[in-house]
Amino acid sequence: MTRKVGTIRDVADRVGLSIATVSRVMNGARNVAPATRDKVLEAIRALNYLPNPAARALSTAKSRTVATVIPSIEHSIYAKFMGAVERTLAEQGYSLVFAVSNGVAEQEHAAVQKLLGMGAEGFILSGQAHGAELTELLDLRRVPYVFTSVYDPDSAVPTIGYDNHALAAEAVRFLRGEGHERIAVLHGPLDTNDRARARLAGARSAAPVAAFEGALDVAGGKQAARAALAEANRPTALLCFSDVLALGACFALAEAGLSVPGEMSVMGFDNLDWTSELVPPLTTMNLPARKMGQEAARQLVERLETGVPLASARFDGTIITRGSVAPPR
Amino acid sequence: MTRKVGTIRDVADRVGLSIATVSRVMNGARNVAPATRDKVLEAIRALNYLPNPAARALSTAKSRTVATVIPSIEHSIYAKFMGAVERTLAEQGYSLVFAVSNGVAEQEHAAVQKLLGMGAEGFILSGQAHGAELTELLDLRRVPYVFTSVYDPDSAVPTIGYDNHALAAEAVRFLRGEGHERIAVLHGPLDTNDRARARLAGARSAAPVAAFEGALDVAGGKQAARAALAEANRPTALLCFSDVLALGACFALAEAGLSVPGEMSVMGFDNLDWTSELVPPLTTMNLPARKMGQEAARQLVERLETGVPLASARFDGTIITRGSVAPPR
DNA sequence: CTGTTAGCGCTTTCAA
DNA sequence: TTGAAAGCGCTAACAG
Repeated sequence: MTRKVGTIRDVADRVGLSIATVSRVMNGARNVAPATRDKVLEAIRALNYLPNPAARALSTAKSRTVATVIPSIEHSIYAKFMGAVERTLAEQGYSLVFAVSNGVAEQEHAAVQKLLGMGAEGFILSGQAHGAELTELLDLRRVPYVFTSVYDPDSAVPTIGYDNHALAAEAVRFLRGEGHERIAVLHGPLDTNDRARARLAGARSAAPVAAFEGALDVAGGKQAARAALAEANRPTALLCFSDVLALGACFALAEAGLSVPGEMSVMGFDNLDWTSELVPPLTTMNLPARKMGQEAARQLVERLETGVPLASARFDGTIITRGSVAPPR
Repeated sequence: MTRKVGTIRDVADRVGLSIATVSRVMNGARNVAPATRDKVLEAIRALNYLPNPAARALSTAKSRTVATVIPSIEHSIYAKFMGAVERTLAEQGYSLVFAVSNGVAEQEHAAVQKLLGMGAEGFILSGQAHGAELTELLDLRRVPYVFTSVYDPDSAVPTIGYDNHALAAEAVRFLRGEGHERIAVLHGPLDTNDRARARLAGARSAAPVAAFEGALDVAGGKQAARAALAEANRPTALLCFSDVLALGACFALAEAGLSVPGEMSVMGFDNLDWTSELVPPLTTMNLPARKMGQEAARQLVERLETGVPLASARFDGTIITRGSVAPPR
């Protein structure tokens, strides 16, 4: 055992009051004489006292901690999202714990279990495809949770995100409106990502498109683009379901000596910061990831503090027209 | 109060044993009859029992939670690092809480305070420039912490990272070895980042270089590169202290119609995943961010579990020679 | 306005 | 091998 750190008792003793009074000033109760409050505050500062979080959590049954489980933290879109979640929680005095699932259900389940056993009071999950075990676990413990990156009014669980199906269809219609008849879709792994599946289905609902899968990174985009270029009836536009894939596609085109948008149009998804700096600047579907993160965090905190039920929220995507899409020659 | 969730008492009652026995099996003590253990385990499963983390933490004075405070989560290099930290902690049954400081001392201090009050048992901080208040706070509470991204054998606090000064000097020497006389350094904000300062000083220790500052993102790199190109005596090589800046520089060069490496060499730092996909592939200084994160997490856990003191560790950078650097014309 | 006291759920001696 | 009981540090009635 290392030497004990100051407790509420030490503060109380120092000012000759009871621990109840100290507790009151710690929690900002108003029924404390101003003079008393000041004395206590002063002692707290002097002793550098910080309440024991475990004791407090045990007593109040609250930890002021929210958990997020994401497929990957190395993909910018999640980092952006997480940043917003953290900021919003911090503003409200909450902390964020997180774990990554790699899109694998078992890993996600294990992560939730661990985070639950760590004291997380609410969960922010990615996508809406989760095993029944997972939701049962959360329901059983009465821990509120939301699904994000997805908006589905019919979901029993609140969803905060986009209508991926509709957005993808919109992107395809946009490209067709620009005159593209042959569109190739570049997407990430379908088996681990329901958003990718929804987008592909949405794209296909708008027009027949060829689809090429690649890992969700620049190398994956490059490889998928190469496959698309090798097709007999080469497409005139590449619709990438992630800006990262689009960057890879641009590199593949550069290697193939094809100009953008002259010989090939490229469109991305996400509107990551650097897309406006690309040469030519990337036309992409803006997805308000930060707003989404903020809303998820805000709602969860509100639910935790006041008990108001969580509600699904839809965020609109917007096509940002820049230079990488032009009518085909 | 919401209906109580199962406690150890419920499990004990169900099997007609004492809570002490249940506690023993929960903690894998060996002095429990196998038959008893099985009965308890079965009851635990049936009741879906999960121990209350706050109670456990209060009783053991351990939370199995480590905190990381980073300048930004949207910069890939930190995301990469955080991913490794999370993975390593998860393997050991620890959780990761984090907060972002934006490189601002006050924000960092507030974050540490919050995370401390949340129960974090150890801290991983970025860089080595931190206010005395910060370290005093941590020392006072006897919470172990390390500084990362930096290796300084003279530091009183354990540092786990690179010798930024030496690495930058090495990069400059490499460029000079390729024949470059006029080198421009592109770096991120110096005022909020001691690593950037160390690198710039290191570069200058090897040769006189012009320096251009930009925000630590693609747009910043582009803008800094433009400034470098506008110089009267245009440099022949751009040494970027981040791959992200290098990407921006490449975009600026593309806009200016300058070929890489024909008319301008570009070198990055970090060796982010996509750098090998760039056209031409980027020559860059590989920094083992994942290994560093792993080591920081590993050491902290070991320190927490066994009390062995933390030790500084140096990670070497390696120049990855690819196509973006060539002798000047 | 302040103090007393009974828990919160779990771990950990100490006995049996 | 098991149980009883004393805390861990704090909050929240309840008294005064």
